[in-house]
Amino acid sequence: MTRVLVVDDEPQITRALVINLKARKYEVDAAPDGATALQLAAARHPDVVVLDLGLPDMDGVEVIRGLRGWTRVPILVLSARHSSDEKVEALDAGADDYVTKPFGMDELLARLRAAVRRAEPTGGGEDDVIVTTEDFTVDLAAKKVHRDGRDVRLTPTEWHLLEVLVRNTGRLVSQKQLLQEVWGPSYGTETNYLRVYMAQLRRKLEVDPSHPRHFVTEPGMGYRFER
Amino acid sequence: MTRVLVVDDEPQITRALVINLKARKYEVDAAPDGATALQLAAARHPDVVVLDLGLPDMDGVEVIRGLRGWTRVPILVLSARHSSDEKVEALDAGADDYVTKPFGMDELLARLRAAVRRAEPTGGGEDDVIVTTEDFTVDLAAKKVHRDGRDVRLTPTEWHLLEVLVRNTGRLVSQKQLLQEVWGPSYGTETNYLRVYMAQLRRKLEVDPSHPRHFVTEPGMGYRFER
DNA sequence: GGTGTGCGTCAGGGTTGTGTCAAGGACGGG
DNA sequence: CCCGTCCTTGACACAACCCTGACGCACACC
Repeated sequence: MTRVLVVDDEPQITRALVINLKARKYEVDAAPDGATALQLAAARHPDVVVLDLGLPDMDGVEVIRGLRGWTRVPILVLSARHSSDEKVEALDAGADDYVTKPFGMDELLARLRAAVRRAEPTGGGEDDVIVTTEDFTVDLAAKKVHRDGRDVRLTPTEWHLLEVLVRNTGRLVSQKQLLQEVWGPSYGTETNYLRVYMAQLRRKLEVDPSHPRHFVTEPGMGYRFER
Repeated sequence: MTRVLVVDDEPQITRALVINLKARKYEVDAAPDGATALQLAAARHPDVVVLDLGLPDMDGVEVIRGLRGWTRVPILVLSARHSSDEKVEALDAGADDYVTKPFGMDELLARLRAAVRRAEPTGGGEDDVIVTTEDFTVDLAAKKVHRDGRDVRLTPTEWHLLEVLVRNTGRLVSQKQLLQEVWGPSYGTETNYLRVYMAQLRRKLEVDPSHPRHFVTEPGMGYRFER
C-alpha cells in the first residue's frame, strides 16, 4: 500500500486530505509542523510527501532541504502563495510539484498519482525468475538454460515449450494447451509436433533422455514438468 | 547537455521557449504537431518533453500515450485549459506536470529543472557504469569504448545498440525490443538493420568477428551480450 | 496371438533467418 | 559546392530451424 505523509498546520485541510486519501486506499500519516514532518518521514519512510509551505515552526523550503538531504521521496508542495519566486525556490530546493491553494482535490490526487508512479522502480528491472533442478537451471527472464557448467542452446520453439511447462511446474499441461500456447490457437491435434520437441528437450536437458525424470509423459493426457 | 523537445503549434510560444532554453544551455528540438513530436522523440531521445495539448493533428493525450508506450522521459504539459478533468486525464495518461497558460517562464523553467532532476539516475544505487570483458571495456557514463589501449569510435546508432545490450548483460534481448529501443517504437520488423549493425559492432569489438564471443545470436529470438 | 492406438526416435528437405557486402541517399561541416 | 560520415536498402550465400513421414516399441483390448 502506498504511504503518504501529509504536512499541514490547518486541521480542516489535513482532515480533507486524510479522508480522501484513505478512501482511495492510501496509508496516511499527518504532521502539523516541520519538525514532526521530518521525524515522521524518517520513521515511516512515506512513498510521497504532501507539504504545505506555511508551517508554524520553520520555513517549508527548509523542510524540503531536510528531506532531500537523505531521500528522493517525491514531494508535492501546497501553498497559498502564487508568487513565481516562491515556486521557483521550492522546486529548486527539491520539490517535485507545486500546487496553489485553493486546489481541486481531483487534480491534487492526479498529481499525487503521477508523482508516485514515476518514483516506481524502472520497468526494465524484472526480477530474475530462476527455476532450479538437480540437473539444470532455467532462467526465464534471461532466457537461459544452464547445465553442467555451460549454457544449453534452445531453439525458439523449444524455449516456448519449456517456458509453458516450467510456468506450470508440477501441474499437468494438456497436449491441446501446449499446442495452442506454442504453435497458436488454430493447433490442437498435431501431437506429433509435441513428441518431436519433447524428445529434443529431453535430449538436451535430461540426464537419461530415454528415462525422463523432469519431463514426464502422462499418456493420453499431456505432459508435466517436475523439478 | 540536456536535450528538450518542445511540442507546440503556436510559433510565438515555441520561439519564446526555444530562445529561453538555448540561453540556458539546453539543446532544443521543436515539433509543431503530434506526429512530428513522436518521430522526433524516437529519433533524438530527449531528456524531457514540453508538450502543448492543443495540437492540430491529434489529441495531446494521445501523444502522451504514444510516448509512454516505450519511454519514461519526463513530460511537462502546457495547456490553455484550466479544467480539472483535463489535468487529471493528462496526468493519468502519464504526464509528469501540468502548467496552464499563460505561464511564467521562471516557473516553467523551474518545473523543467525539477522534472529533469528527478529523472537522473539514482545517486545511491550506483550500478557499474563500466563493464569489462577480456577483450574490451564499455563506459556507459562516459559513452566510451576502450580496446587494446585505444578508444574505439562508434557511430550514434552503434553506441545505442551496444548500450541496450550491455544494460541487459547476460539476458536475451528480443529483436523487437532492440529495434524499438534504438530506432523507435514504430520499428519492430526491420531485422536487417540489426544484422548490419550487429556486424559492425562485432567488426569493431570482437577479436574474431566471424566467431563472436560477446555478441551472441540466438536465432529467431534475439541477441545477447556476454562478458 | 493379432490388432490398434499412442508414444519415442530418426533423418531428409523445404522454409525461414542470418551474415556479409556494396551501392545509394541524407545530412552536416569546411 | 564538395566531401566525408552515417544510415538505409537490396542482393546473395549460407546456416539454422521446423515440418514431415517412416519406423519401432509398449501396452491394451479383442
